[in-house]
Amino acid sequence: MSELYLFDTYERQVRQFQPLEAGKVGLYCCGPTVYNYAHIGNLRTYIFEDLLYRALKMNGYEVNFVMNITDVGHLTSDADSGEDKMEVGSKRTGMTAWQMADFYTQAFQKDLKRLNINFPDTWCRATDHIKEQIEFIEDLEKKGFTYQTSDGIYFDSRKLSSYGQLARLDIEGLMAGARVDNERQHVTDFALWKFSPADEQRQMEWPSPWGTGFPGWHIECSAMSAKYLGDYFDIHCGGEDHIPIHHTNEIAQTEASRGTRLANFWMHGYFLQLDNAKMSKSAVFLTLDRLIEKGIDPGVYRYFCLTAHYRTQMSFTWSSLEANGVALKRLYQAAYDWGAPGTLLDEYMARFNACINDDLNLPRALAVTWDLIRSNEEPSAKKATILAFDQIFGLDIANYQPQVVEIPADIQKLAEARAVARKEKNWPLSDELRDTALAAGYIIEDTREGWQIKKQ
RNA sequence: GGACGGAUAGCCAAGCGGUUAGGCAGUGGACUGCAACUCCAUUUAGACGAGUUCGACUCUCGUUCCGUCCUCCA
Repeated sequence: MSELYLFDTYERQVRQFQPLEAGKVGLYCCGPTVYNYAHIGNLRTYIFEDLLYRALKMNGYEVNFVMNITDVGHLTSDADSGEDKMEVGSKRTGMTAWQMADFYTQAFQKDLKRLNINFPDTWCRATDHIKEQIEFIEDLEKKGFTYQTSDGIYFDSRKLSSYGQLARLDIEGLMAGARVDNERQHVTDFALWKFSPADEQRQMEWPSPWGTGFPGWHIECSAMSAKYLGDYFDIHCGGEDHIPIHHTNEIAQTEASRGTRLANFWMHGYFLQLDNAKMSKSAVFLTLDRLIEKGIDPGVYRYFCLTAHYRTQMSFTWSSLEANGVALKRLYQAAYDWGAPGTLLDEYMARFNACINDDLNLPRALAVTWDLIRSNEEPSAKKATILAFDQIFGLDIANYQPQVVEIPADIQKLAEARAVARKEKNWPLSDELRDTALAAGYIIEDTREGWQIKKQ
């Protein structure tokens, strides 16, 4: 087995992965803010994280996988102004913020299941960890990294010389165009705790040493990852949009409080683009449900994501999705036709592992797979090998069954009549019968053994 | 306006300083009464302009465009 190499955003290079503790990996992935359905762009990131999880397992690591659910405190603007997304979503849906969080958490988990994405070992909700977050802020306060304004407790980013290293932020550049809005002292300062408005009862608020309110968005990840994985763990993942703000601030908090940069590796999934724009800003908000309504199997979307490297922005088009649906169907059918699995093909396994361990190069791994499909190896060996590949792909190749269609009696009769016509070499009648069946939605095909009927 | 990334054939999308990525579509062929399915083969690249090099899709610089984040204006 080749060594595992992964791209680390912090170092901006591919590095050999070495666990902090032999044989074990602590993995933290930023989960959803549950105020709406996940769109397929969000889901691409979770597929990437699942591939990483599977690759770590393939390399023999015991993985402790933690994912948070942000159910409070994520403002509509990342500049720590604007309304809480949860409160906004609550007004939109008519549910309470608590009901809505539960509703969208379940919708999210259903999407993960349908995409064959492994669940984390630990789910952690921000609202279940208010105490930990308050303690974290208290520690930052004690160490002199906070200041208070009329609307909350803020992190003083100037106290940290390394601030912004992850994103290679140019602080001077940011300052040049900085908006002096509230009492925030510096562009890169951010809220740790926000006070409830004096004239308003929020649905989600808690007492704290500084007054009633709710935690800032970034503190939950520092506090909860520390609780479940420790102050310095192996890998932290999220979407590329988290690099400049969210992850930068998580690192700042943890460096200030614990003196570590939180994670050894920082990995980011890149956006799915729709019409050359980030999906969430597009007029079209595509969910997995929408794909299913259009007759597209969730597995097709998963396969579609495998065709691009996780670190490149990928263009979504219906035609490319459908093209990959055709490819996946051929892959499934080929594997199905190979029958029972036999012995692994070492050469293909080695090539496959090399692709996966080269920073999760799934497109290359698929190329190896198509080599395997077109090769002249023993079917049983090919089957065993592709099933091993599927430990990473997660396409559930083992359970694929060709679609069994109920053939109506009249269609059966058409096919039988056509067989007779063909025997008599009555081609016009034969073609007419086939066309009639086609008009009813059934395709009659000739095989060596006779005819077979497929649904259109 | 700033920082950070990107630009590959009809579409999606990889690796690589010289030697086939892959998939889908298309084209040619085998099979078929004709098709379909399947199989075999195969055309079309590297945003633009310079530079480095024996050789650049790959490295450097500039330009244009796209994305993310920040900001400004409206």
